[in-house]
Amino acid sequence: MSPRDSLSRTRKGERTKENILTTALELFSKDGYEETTMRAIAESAGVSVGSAYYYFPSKEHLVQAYYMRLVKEHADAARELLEKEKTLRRRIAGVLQTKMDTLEPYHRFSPAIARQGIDPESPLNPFSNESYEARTEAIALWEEVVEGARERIHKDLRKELPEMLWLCSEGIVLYSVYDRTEGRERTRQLIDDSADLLSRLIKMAGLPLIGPVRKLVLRIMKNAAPWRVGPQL
Amino acid sequence: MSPRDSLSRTRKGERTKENILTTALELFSKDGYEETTMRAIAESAGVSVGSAYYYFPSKEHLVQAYYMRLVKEHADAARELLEKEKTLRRRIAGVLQTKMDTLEPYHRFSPAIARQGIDPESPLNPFSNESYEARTEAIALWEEVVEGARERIHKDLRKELPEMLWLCSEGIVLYSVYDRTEGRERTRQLIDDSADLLSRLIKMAGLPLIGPVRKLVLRIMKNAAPWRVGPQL
DNA sequence: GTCTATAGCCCGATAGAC
DNA sequence: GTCTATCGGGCTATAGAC
Repeated sequence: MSPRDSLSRTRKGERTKENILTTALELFSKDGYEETTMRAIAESAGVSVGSAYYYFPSKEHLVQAYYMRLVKEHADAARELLEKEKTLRRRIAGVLQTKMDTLEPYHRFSPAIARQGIDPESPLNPFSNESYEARTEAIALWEEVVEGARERIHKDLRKELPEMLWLCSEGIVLYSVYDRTEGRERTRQLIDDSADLLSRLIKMAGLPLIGPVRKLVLRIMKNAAPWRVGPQL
Repeated sequence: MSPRDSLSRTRKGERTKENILTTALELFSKDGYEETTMRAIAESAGVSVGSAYYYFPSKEHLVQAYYMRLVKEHADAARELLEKEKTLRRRIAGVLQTKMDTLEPYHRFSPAIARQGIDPESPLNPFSNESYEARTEAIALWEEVVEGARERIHKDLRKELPEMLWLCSEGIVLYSVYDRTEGRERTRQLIDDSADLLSRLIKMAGLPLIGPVRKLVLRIMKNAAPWRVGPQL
């Protein structure tokens, strides 16, 4: 078999895989996750059930593939925004708002994603070993948020801040799952208020009276962060 | 049919139901939730599959019944503790530690509970309409925590504080699902540190410079609390 | 009217032929 | 790499026992 043949085989496989994923996402957002059967996905995509399972070992893997796609999409959108905004408050709010933009088209089945993400054994869990790469990239993004901000930040805090902001962002994403308002309006309000609050707190962290509280917060972060404590958690 | 007959019938039904639930919980914690089949539960309990489904409309309902049992158990244990402790810090920590005690025996399948609890449609979701009663009772418990504490608390904050503490407690319970340390040691550490931090912040909320931040926090709480905003969220 | 048993549907997942 | 056939398990319909 010539290299060219094997290449076009691979290409064909990728197209088939892409086709199955796209079809699945359409059906998920049209009918919901539970309601969409693997048989329906396969039929709609014009392949057999066996083929669908050849590319995606389980129905959950379809959701995972979609999620990984989103992480990259969001990083691009967020970095574009960070070029323009320089205040901490606007940078925090902006990154979170672009996250909402990215998630919006598939809000219909976000509960299915959340259900998987909450399971400690699932690769979709934001704290899992399998998510290491996605998590690192996401935290790096928050590092840029902090680095590029014009505000002065207390140096002890500066080191931990990206992970703390990432954790907050995970919380807000979780909140948005429950948000049934048009265009995630309520979550967007929460984002603006939270960015206001967070930027104030970060600036306050340098004040002399705040020392003990700051130390305590950093201590909690250090002891409790599950994604750093290794296999036992 | 005499009333006595119908009473003993009902009794028998209750015993059967209890028997099925107990058997299910044993199997869940021995083999895990996913691994335990309804057929196995029915066989172990000495009833038919149909009978099991007569008492529990779905496998998830078994988990729900167990959860409701825990809520009551915890309220009793917590109130006993509140008799003894009078400082805010110890009251917060104590209520959370008793919560851990209550959850401990079934930690093995807590991920299965979390998966259901995270789903906006599930009655187990802490913010759902079906959870209204359990939620109200849980918030009432936190109200006792605040009321019975010897510390002075700023009056604007005092009104919102029980719900805020309840929300924090939900977060800590979620954290404990991921905690694989012996006896939830890491979560218990987090609880002690969090109680320290929270009691400090609550006391600080009265300081003059903190005014704008306090107002902002209360605003966020008011706008974002999903369990109060009615059917649209 | 309260409870139990059986047979079988549906769908996620797998085995194995080609 | 794709297919068909089949399995396992959650769940249901329904017929009856008491």
